[in-house]
Amino acid sequence: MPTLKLMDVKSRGLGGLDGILGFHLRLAHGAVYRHFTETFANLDLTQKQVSALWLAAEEPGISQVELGRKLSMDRATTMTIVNRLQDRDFVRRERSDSDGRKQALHVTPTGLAALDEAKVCIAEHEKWLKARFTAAEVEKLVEMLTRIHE
Amino acid sequence: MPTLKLMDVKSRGLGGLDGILGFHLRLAHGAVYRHFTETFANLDLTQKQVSALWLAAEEPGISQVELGRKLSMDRATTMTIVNRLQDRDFVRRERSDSDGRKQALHVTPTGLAALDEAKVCIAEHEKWLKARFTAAEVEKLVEMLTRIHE
DNA sequence: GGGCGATTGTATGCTCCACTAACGATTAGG
DNA sequence: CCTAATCGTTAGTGGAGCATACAATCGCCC
Repeated sequence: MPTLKLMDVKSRGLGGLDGILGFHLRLAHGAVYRHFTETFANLDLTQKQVSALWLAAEEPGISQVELGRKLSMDRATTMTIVNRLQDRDFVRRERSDSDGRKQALHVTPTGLAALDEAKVCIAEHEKWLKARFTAAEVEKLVEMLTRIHE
Repeated sequence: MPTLKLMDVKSRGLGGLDGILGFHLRLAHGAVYRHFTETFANLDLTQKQVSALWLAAEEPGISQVELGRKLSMDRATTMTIVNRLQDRDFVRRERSDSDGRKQALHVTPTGLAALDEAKVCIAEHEKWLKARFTAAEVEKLVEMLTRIHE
């Protein structure tokens, strides 16, 4: 038996870590995150910002807490996201008339234009991501991921 | 047709975002990340640190670049991870004798003990995560996630 | 209707992670 | 032997998550 140390691990060589589901989830997330960042480099938008902008556009007048809840962010984190979007004139805050505690978020025309651009990039990004799966697999994957995060 | 605006979106209310695979991946990652952090609060270890420690233990003498490659981290990020592990006396750096540029990483007995503790927590964490899937589903999920990150 | 607890927004500060750019040391190859 | 590539290291930037604290507002209960 000659030395076959290099055969002990598979090509990537992750050893026992290879059986950890959470580990693969983190690596996959990282890979997608990297590709996303590349795709959105010229738009200068992050995943969070796009998600928040998208949601705010779909639900005009949504409060920050509600936005944060849907994206699983706490209030402080939501603040920084909304702040950045507001600094770039993508959304504006407006005191809710029905509840004085809430800020009603509204997407500006500038923000809508940015969102339209972003959606094109998202489509491209999703195409890259989904290219490795069949439609049925994508559906199954989304369903399983949903079981994790919902 | 009365107003059924509230029926337009599903319970979570994600609207068009619901069809985006990358979005679900990010949410799922976030949920797992949160649970991981809870589970490891007393050990004061992060996912990255555990992964790095685990890998270093399985491949004694591994170089930092190699470690970073397997965990998809660049050199700078790997540095900060290894620094933290070294500060806590979990690993030690040793100049490689075969290649003067490389640092050979070795896990200390202290680090091994911490890793053993961590593996118990990992098992618990994985159990929580996998509870929502059948064994076949877990296998399929890992396989699909691998297609994304490899 | 008055007070109290809950909710919301906000500000501050900490930690972690990822990336870039630079520099020095070392190695490998033409 | 000299040049290009690799590796470790440092410093700086930015996004994101979280805890805490505080003020304003709302809802509810007595």
